[in-house]
Amino acid sequence: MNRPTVHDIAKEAGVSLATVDRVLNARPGVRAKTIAKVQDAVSRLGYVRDTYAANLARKRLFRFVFILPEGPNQFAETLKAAIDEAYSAQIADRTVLEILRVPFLDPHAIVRRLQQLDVTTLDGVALMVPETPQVRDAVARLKAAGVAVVALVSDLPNSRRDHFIGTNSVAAGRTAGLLMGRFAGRSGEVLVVSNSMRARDSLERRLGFDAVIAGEFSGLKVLPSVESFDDPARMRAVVGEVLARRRDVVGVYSMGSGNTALLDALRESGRIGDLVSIAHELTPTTEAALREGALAAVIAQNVGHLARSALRVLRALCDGLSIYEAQERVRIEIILRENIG
Amino acid sequence: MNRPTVHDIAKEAGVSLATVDRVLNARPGVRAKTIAKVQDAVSRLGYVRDTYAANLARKRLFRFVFILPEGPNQFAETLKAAIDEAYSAQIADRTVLEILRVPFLDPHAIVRRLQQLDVTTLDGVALMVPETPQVRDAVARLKAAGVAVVALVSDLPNSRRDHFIGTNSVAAGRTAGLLMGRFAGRSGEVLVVSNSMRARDSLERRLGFDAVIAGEFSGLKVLPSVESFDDPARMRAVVGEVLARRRDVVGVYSMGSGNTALLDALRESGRIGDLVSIAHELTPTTEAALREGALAAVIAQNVGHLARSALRVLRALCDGLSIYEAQERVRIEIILRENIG
DNA sequence: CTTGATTTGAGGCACGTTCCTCATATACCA
DNA sequence: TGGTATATGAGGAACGTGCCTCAAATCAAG
Repeated sequence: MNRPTVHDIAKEAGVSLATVDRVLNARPGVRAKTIAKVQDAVSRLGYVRDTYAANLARKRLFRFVFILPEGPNQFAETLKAAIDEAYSAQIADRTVLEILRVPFLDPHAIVRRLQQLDVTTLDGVALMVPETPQVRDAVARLKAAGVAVVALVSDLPNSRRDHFIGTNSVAAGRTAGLLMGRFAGRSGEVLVVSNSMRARDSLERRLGFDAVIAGEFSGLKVLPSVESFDDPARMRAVVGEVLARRRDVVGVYSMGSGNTALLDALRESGRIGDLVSIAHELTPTTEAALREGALAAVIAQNVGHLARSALRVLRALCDGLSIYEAQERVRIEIILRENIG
Repeated sequence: MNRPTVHDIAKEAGVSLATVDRVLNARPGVRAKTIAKVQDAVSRLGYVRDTYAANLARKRLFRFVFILPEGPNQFAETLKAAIDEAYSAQIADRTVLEILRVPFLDPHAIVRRLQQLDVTTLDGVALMVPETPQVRDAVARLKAAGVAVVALVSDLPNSRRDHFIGTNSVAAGRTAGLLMGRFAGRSGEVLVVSNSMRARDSLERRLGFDAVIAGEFSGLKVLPSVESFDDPARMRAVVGEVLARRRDVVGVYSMGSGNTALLDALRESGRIGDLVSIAHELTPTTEAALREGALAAVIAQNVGHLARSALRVLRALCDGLSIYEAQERVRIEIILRENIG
């Protein structure tokens, strides 16, 4: 009736508890034939290890480190808050968590920080950093030391990370493109702004955005990306200039952060009512802009979900459990004024 | 360093383990002064009970029952599948789960089914049923017997349910209205179809939809709701007739289930390309329609999330834990062709 | 058959909690 | 002051698992 326990397995297999334990935990000193007997009993009874009891017995403590970009990045702040909240809500118990901030655009600083980690006491790392060869090496080193590694928000597809937690940027860009096309509803130009097209995410979003606009909204012409290089003043100046000069612009697509400066420029242009503006990530700035009508839509990933997923996936990796994909899939959310929160 | 245990509390408070236990579990036989001493130690050390160890010691088993509508309801099927999946993924361990189906529109049958439940062994119930006085009474009876009750998908606001797991229907309707207005982009009529306007959800969605259209899209005129009363043939016939007769219709809003028949009617009308069609809930039918372009958007609640939330909330209620609101809030999702899944 | 190595069993303690029992201490009341 | 009710302590068993030791059984090879 109830869940079978190791005792039931021992009885069913006709061996002792100690032997069952040796088999379940892959400890040496068991004949192949005996291993088979035990595994047989396990599958016959449908035994599943009680992970909580196991961790209790082992009085295991997990040490996780999250690496997030530092600097004036509202999304990172929002994500950090979500991680803190998920942590204190005991999404993963028996866990100590540390959040480190690194300069996003300095691969060497990132790697230096990763090397300072004490891998002997470390169980898992979640990384939100751009993929560079240095980072790939650092991930390989962590993996070699037996540390679980997940990429957060921005994937590290060519590294040895165990898992990626985030959305497909191409699909997110396509979604933005579809919304832009349908919301604009007329011909004209679309201004695309980003911090830096060097980031993989921006590239992929642009790819998806362009594909949909080109394929389905031939009346729209997407202008070359305007880059701000994380400089608010520059963002404001360049966008203001373009909007003043080009009267055919009907939409603005912001692929990265720096939305505060962008929105300032939009307001100054006096064309908010005419323009369809779409940005990524829900932050205090973008949320206020949605309510005010300055942004028509925000394409977002739920930061709370990202945080909880990262914690759960790291735990599952450490516990050797399988990952519940359906729960961990991060969806591309479309936020309009009416469905905030 | 590590989490404090009951032993630490006992030491800190200068009392015995037994007394700490009595205080923590609100058992009688402790002087007020001693209770205060213990609670003081608890807050000083920041003790939090290890729920798993507690349930382990208590060898507790939870019995939950889910009540879902029976009959040809694709959303209910999808939800049931999600519940089965969440259950087998051990979202809530030490739990036995039963899913019962009841005729959605027969309050007496629903109540009869609820009364058959053995409340002595039952720990929690999740209900997806329309609110009627009979249901309210049945909920009160369950609560009186100490059973945790959550309303699922459709709220029972005037009952004594502990929690509601689902979305705000008015906000969902407003979201649909905003999308309809922006996607249509021109003047005309909007056809609204539903199974039955008697259901609270349909009423509320309509309320939100109308408010947004009236307030912001004055070029659109919303027609009176067409009701199908769960009869696919009727749905197909009525919609077909309206679309043939009224050439000004630019959008169709489907508030409830029965989308298969609706989509058939749309296809037959030959006006799919012209019309902006919006429906609720992601099912095999609506998903296929999105891909095909027959539906412009689907307003959905994630069934996997609903299922997991219901299980987690019921467990939290039984364990006497606080509910992690941020995780349990069900979002109004907007699904377009590009962000399915 | 002996020797030595390998495999297995039996048992115990630990983890953090619950929930007993039994004995003792303290407070209250007459 | 004694008697009684109430409060508290000490300790133990249990939950499912991990991990250890020690001894016994089994096996392979000479």
